[in-house]
Amino acid sequence: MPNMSRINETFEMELLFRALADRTRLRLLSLMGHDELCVCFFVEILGASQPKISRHLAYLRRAGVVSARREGKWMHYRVVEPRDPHAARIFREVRAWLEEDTSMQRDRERLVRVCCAPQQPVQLRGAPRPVSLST
Amino acid sequence: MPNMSRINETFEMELLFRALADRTRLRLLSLMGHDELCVCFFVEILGASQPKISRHLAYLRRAGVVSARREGKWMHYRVVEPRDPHAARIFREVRAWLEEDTSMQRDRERLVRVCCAPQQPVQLRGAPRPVSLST
DNA sequence: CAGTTATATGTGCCCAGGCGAATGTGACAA
DNA sequence: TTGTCACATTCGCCTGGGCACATATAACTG
Repeated sequence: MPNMSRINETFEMELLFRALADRTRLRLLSLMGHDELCVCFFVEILGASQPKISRHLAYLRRAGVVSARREGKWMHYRVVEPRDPHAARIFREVRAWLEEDTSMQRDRERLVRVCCAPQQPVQLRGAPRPVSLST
Repeated sequence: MPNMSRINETFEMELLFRALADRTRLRLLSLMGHDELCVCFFVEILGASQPKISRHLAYLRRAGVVSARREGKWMHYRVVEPRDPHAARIFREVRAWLEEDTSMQRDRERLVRVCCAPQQPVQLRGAPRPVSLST
């Protein structure tokens, strides 16, 4: 996200809430948790098409809520806390809410199951596992 | 807002964030503050058309963040805190953010100026002033 | 180099929802 | 009853953004 320090505050609010106003994007944020995650996992866990996942990740990136890092063929996404203190508090509260939501919990359980399974599904062979689950 | 206690939690999140994802609606919430306000004041302060204001108020009402009360010809709107504790915390944080936003402050200053003026603008003659400003 | 893999982006379709303009409705007044 | 006032709703138009499907691109592999 390019410099938005001098964009209207109100606009930043709108931008944040628009980013949060979609179920798929909330699920993505919930899966990222406090750890970066590779795109192929989102696709696997949400059971959605890869273009759909990519587009929502791009949306989150434009909104400044997420950052991306390339590692070879793989792209890793992670949550970025807003610099504005109010936005940051709201954001933390949202993440806490997501952690309590049962449907979000199911997503995360499936992520753990997939990552810790003795052998990955075909689509995930060789994919870099999230750090917090790579025991 | 009718009973939504048994609607999916995630859906409630989406609903809340959609309601907050519009500048006009944020301005309306900011103007209400902790006090109910009559529609004609919104129209006067925001300088927008009356149908536009009404439509956004209806949207906020459908989203359950605002309630309406009729008093003769006048409709009063007030903010309603969400019952969900997470939603409520987010909502309080949003309102704190709005209080600090300079463009929102300008709106509120204009509201005070209009309400305390020796004589109201033509459109507001006889309109019930907000309680907190009716000295 | 070509081929494969992982991801991003373009295209077309469709719907929510923004807007202004016009019209409907409920409450009061004469 | 008719009028007026305060507000709500409808209509038509247009854009943002959701989706599926197809295609482009970047990085590795032989």
